[in-house]
Amino acid sequence: MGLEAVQLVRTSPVPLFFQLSEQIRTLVEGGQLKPGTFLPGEHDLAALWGVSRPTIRRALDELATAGLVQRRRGLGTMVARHPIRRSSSLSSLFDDLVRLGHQPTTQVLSMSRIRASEELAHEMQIRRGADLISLRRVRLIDGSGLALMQNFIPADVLPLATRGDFEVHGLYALMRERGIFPTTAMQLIGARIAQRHEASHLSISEGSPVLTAHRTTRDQDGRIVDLGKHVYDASHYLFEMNMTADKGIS
Amino acid sequence: MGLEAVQLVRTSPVPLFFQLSEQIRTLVEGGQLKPGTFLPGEHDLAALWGVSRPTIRRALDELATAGLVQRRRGLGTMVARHPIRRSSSLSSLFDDLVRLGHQPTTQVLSMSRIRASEELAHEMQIRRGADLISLRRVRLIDGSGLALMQNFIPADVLPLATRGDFEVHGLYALMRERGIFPTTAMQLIGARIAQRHEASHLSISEGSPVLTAHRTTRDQDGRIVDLGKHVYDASHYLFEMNMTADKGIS
DNA sequence: GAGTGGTCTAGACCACCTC
DNA sequence: AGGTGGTCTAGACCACTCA
Repeated sequence: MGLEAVQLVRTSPVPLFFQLSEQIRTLVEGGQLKPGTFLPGEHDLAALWGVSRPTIRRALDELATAGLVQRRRGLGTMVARHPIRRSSSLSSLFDDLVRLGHQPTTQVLSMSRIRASEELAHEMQIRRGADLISLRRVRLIDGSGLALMQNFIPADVLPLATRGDFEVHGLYALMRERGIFPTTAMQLIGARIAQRHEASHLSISEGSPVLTAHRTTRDQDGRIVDLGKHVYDASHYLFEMNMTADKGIS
Repeated sequence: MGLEAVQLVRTSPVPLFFQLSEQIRTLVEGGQLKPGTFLPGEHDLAALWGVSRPTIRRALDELATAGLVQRRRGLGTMVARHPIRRSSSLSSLFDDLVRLGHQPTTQVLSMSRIRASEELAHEMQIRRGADLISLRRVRLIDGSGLALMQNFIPADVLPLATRGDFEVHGLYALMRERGIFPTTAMQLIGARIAQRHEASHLSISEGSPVLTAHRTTRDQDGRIVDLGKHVYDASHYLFEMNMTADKGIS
C-alpha cells in the first residue's frame, strides 16, 4: 500500500494531521494508492502510525472534503475512484497553455495613483477620495493578448510598488511580501461583446464575445485589498468551478 | 449577544456540533451577532452550553471555513466584518430575480431515451451505448427565456421519470427522492455568440453573447449522474464564485 | 457479530496576543 | 501573566454495513 512509508516528525512545528494528510495525498496523486482501494480502518492506522484516532480522522477529513477519498460508515475509507482534478476554485485555459509550455507574460499598460471616486469608494467600502493605485495590465501568451486587467488597490497596501514590480510579480505575491494575505475573494463572471479598445488589446475582432470578471479580494481582516475588473478573450478562456455539498447540490 | 438563546436537543439524531453551527449561523445572518464583535472564548462557550470544547470547535470550524467567522490565536473568534454572501459556490441574477418576486418556470422542450454516443460515453465515463435520458429544457422568467439547458442522465438514475416530473421538480430534487445525492460538481464557464436556435429560445438577437456552462455532477460514489450543457442569456445572468484560501489566493 | 466510520468527552500542552 | 485558539490524547458509545 505504501502507507508504511509515511513518516512523522514529532519535533516538527508542522501539525501531525497535516503531515499525515499531505503524505497520503502524495500517495494518492502519485498512484501508490490506487483508486477504489480501501485504506485500513482508523483504529489500525492509529496503531500503525502511533497517533490517536482523532488525529487520523482530521487528516482523512481534509482528504475527504478535497474529494481524494470517500468514507462510508460501516464500509471504510476508499481512495476516490474519480479524484477531483483541482482541490479548489479556479482554473483556466491560461493554465493549460502554461502547462503546455507556452510562456505567459504580463505587460503594464498604465499605473497611477488616483483618488477614489464616489462609485469606487462604494464598491471598495472605503471613504471617497482615498488613495488608490490604478493598474491596467494585459496578459499575453506567445505575444497575443489573452486578458485585459484593471485593478484598484488601496495605496497603503502596496505603498512602494513600482511599475516594474507588476511586470515581474503577481499582484497577490507582492501583497504577501508585505505581510498582507488575501484570503477570500468573490467573483462575478459574465459575458458581453468586446468594446473597441478591448478588442485591439486582445487581438480579436469587434463583436467577439469576452468573459468578464468582477473580483473583490479581502485580506484576513475582511478589508478589501483589490478590486479587479477583467476581460478575457472568450475563445481562449474558461473558468472552472468546483462545488461540493454533503447534503446535495441545488 | 443572543448566544444564550441557543438550544441543544441531546436526544436528537442531529449532531450537537451541527445544531450549534446552524444556530450560530442564523444569529450571524440575522444580525443578532454583529459583524466585528467577538464571541466568548471556547472554554466559556463550552461551559455555557454544556458541551466539550472539541464540539464547540467543530461548530466554529465550519463557520470559519464558510467565512462567517474569523479566528485568531491569542485574540478570539470574531464575527466576520464582511460575511460572504452565500456559503458556497454559485448564484445568479436568476436568483436575484426570484428574490424580487418574479416567477421562474421551467418548460421541457424534449425528453427522450437515447444510447450514449462515443463522445458522450467518454465525457460521462460510461460504456458506449449505455441508456441515457436526454433532456432539453428552457428556464423562463416572466415568460422570457433566460437559460437553455441540455442534460444527460444515466437512465437507471431516474428510471421512472416523466416529462411532467421535470416541469415541476428540479433535476437534483428528483434524484434525492430516489436516494441519489449529488455531492460534487465541476463546471466550466465560457462565453460565445448565440446560435440561431438558442437566440430564438432566449428571445435575444443573433450575435448576442451567451454564457455557457458545461457541468458534470457526481454522487457520493463518484459516479457521474448528470452532464449538463447550458446556455444563458449573458445580459441577464452572472455566475458568482467565492474563493477562500488560508494561505492566500493566487 | 465484528468491523467500520461518526460523534462526543475531559482532559493536556503549546504558540500567540494583549496588557 | 493571563487569556486565546491550535493541536493532541485516550478513551467511550453509537449507527451502519456485511457476512
